[in-house]
Formats: sequence, structure tokens, C-alpha cells
Amino acid sequence: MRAELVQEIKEVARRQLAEAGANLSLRAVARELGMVSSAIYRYFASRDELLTALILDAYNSLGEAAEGADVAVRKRSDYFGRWLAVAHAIRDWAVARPHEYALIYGSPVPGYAAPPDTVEPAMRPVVALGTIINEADVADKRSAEHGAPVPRGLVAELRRIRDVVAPGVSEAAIVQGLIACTELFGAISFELFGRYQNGITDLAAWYDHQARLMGRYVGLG
Amino acid sequence: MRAELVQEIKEVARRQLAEAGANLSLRAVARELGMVSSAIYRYFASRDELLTALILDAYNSLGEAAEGADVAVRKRSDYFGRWLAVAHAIRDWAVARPHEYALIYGSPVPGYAAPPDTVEPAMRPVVALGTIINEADVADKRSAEHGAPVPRGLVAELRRIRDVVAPGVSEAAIVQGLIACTELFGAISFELFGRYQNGITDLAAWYDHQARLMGRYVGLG
DNA sequence: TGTACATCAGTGAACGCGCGTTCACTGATGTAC
DNA sequence: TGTACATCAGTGAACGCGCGTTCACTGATGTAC
Repeated sequence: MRAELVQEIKEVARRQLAEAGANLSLRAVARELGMVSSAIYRYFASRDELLTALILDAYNSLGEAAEGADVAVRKRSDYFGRWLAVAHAIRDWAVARPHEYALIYGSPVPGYAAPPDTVEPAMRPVVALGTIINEADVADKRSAEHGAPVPRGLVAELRRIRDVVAPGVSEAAIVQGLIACTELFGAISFELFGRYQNGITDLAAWYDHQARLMGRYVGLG
Repeated sequence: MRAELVQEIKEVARRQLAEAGANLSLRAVARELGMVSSAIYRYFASRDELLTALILDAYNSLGEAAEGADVAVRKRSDYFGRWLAVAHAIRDWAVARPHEYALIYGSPVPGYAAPPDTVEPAMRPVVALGTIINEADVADKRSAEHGAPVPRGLVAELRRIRDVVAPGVSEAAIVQGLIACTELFGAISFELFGRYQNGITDLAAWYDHQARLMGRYVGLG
């Protein structure tokens, strides 16, 4: 009953985000639901709270897509295949929901500050990729050709990230992993934010090529 | 007289973009200039036209920063040094003007379509980096270790980009260059859009490390 | 040198719009006795 | 079984706000004769 309507509001809000662009309007959501705008306040205390719920959902939905794609690969020792599966799952998710992607990876919504409980869900896709590197590393199936020494000042911070994302991996490896993630998300942002206009048209193939090269870069495949 | 006021309006608009976030308001700009809102229409036909002018300026300003940084490197054969100089110039520009960066590399402004004459200025930073790869390649000072074969379907498009950015370079090399650009812009976006929250704090050092690794990745240094 | 005129930057009021949020309310539902 | 009451989802009007854009205007400046 109640929970259902909360879901329905979020769904309509998501669709509106997709149609109207980044400007989420409570009144428009209420209108589409055949409600009066003030009725929304039975379910969300404010526009920001609804926005936060959408952001949290988006992070978790993307995280699940990434984790699910990894789990679905039968041959667990096919680390390169798992890497590709997760990388593609991330893009597929983003391409299917460009405005939700923009919500979490685009320019910050003006006047909105993400609450701290978004930090952990936000890590899930990166952790999904990091896990693969970690498992390959532990199984000694990773070639570490690019292991450049890490500057002193960054070691401590990288170790902290390492412990969350891929414990049991060197600092140089975590750097490679972060660079690969940055590249992949950068590629998706370029695609969705229209930076490839008049450039590449077969964006799926181009992303696939990048995912393969990044898989190699992190020492898989 | 007239041109001066056009500049002044753009400057105020830029500052407001930085303060209020992505929502540019003609009325607010006019207010700050001590004008009545309709007076702006003497100088810009609409809000979109002002936005377009700001976007064009941003592209060109970033392009000049990138090109200028390259030119400023005395030893022209120090390709790795030039790469680092340009990479840092791009980040420095972005960090100094996060909202202008968001304007051109963030999520698209809802309801706004960039006119086609933004395409060429938008290429300038990428061309600046591509030029370095190209010159190193021509001078035979580039190691091409990662030259993975390019999928058939992408060859034609990559050649078209190559001809603009770095003629005289292989398809594999252009791929490496594009990947490096994607990574660097991805890193800047992560930094400016708050994706490193609770992660890395010494963002300058982290970017420097990435720029170095990407310089190596494209076969310089 | 002095008048008549055109230009045009800037004014001020108004248009119609949408927004988030509040508040007292209605009226159906379900529970308690 | 029937009445009294509490709950609470949803209403509707209103608040005060900001927005882009239009339009007829004022009034200073500069030019032409």
C-alpha cells in the first residue's frame, strides 16, 4: 500500500528525469500521478529527499547490474571475460537510463548535497571491477607489466582504497584499476553527454574495444 | 562600448554560473549589472544565445590554455614533458573554473542544444594532446607497445578522427590517444563532480600520476 | 552656430508561467467498545 | 450488530517566489543640414 506508492512516485520521477532533463519537479510528478502536489509530502518530506532516494536507487541498481554480470559468468577463472561482462553491464545500464546515470555521474545538482550514506552504494561498481583484479591477482593470473612506482604522497590513500576495493593487491595494481575505471566511466560520460558528436558513431563497438584494452591494461586477458 | 558590455555580461554570467550552479538566470545577471532584465536583450537575443556564447568561450579558453602550455615548453623534442604540461594545463583550467568545465563536460543542460559551430573549438584540447603524439611519432620517438589491432568496424571512423587530430599516426595509436584523453577528462570529472569524496585527497598528485601513466601509455616518456 | 532628427541603450510594467511548501480541511477506512 | 472515534491519504487554496520574454516608452547622444 504505502511502500507501493513510494515506489510508484519514484518510478514516475525517474521517467520524468528521463524526459524533462535534470530538473525534477514535484508538481509535475504529482500531476502525472493524478495527485495534487501537496500529496507527495505524505511520502517524501521534500524534493531533496525524493532526489536522494532516486540517487540511492540508481547507485544500487547500477551496483547490482555490475555484480550480477560478474556472477553470471560461469567460468570463474575467466577473469578477462568477467571484466568485460561487468564493463559492459555498466555501460548497458547507463545507456538504458542516461538521466539516472547523469544524476550520479554528471555535474552535481545545484543546491543539493548528497548525504553520506550514498558513499558505500556508490562504490559498488568499482568494487565489482576491483574484485576481479583482486581474484586474478590472488590466483596469480595477472600480468603486472605497467606496475609503475607510486609517489610517496599517494601510498597511504591508495592503501585505504585498496583495502576496500581489492585487498591483497599492490598499490601499483590499484592505480591501474582506478585508471581503468576512470577511463570506462569517462567513456560512458563522453558518450551520454554528447562529446562524441561528429566523431564515433558505433559507440558500442568503440566501448567494447576500450573495455578490452583496459582489461589488458590491468593485467587480465 | 558595445563589445565591452557584451564581455561584461558574459563575465557576470560566468561568475553566477560559478556561484549559483548550473542554472543561469538572465534576470540575476541583469540585476548584478544594475540593469533591468530586458536590457540584456540588447546584447543577446535569448538566454540560449548567452549560454552558447559562454560555451564557445569556455571551449576556446580551454583550448588556448592547452595550446599555450605546449608552446611554452622550450625543448620541443621533450614530448613527455609537453604531454604533462598540456595535461596539467587542462586540469588547472578546469579546477579554476569548475562550473565552466561542467558547462562543457558535464551533463547536458536540459532543453539546450549546442549549435554545430561548437564542434571545432571543442576539439582543441584533444588536438593539442594529439599533436604531441603525432610529432613524437613522426620523429620516431614513440614506443608503440600497446598497439592492439583495431576492430574492422571502427577503422574508418578512427581514420577520420586521426586525420583531424594526428595525421600520420596508426589507428592503434589514435586509439591510445583517445583512451588517454578519456582517462584524463574522466579523472577531472571525477574530481570536480565529487566522485572522489572519502577517497583521494591529494588530487593534484593523483592527477599528476595519472597524466604520467597516460603519457607512458601513449608511448611517450 | 543652431536647430531638427534619427539612433538606440536602457526603462518599467506586464504577460503567463512553473515552482516548493504550508495549512486547514474532507472523507473514507478501520478499530474499539 | 451497531455506534463512536481515531487515523491518515489525499484535497484545494494560498504563500511568495523567480523565471524568460514582449512592448511601448524615455532620454541622452550624435549626426545632418
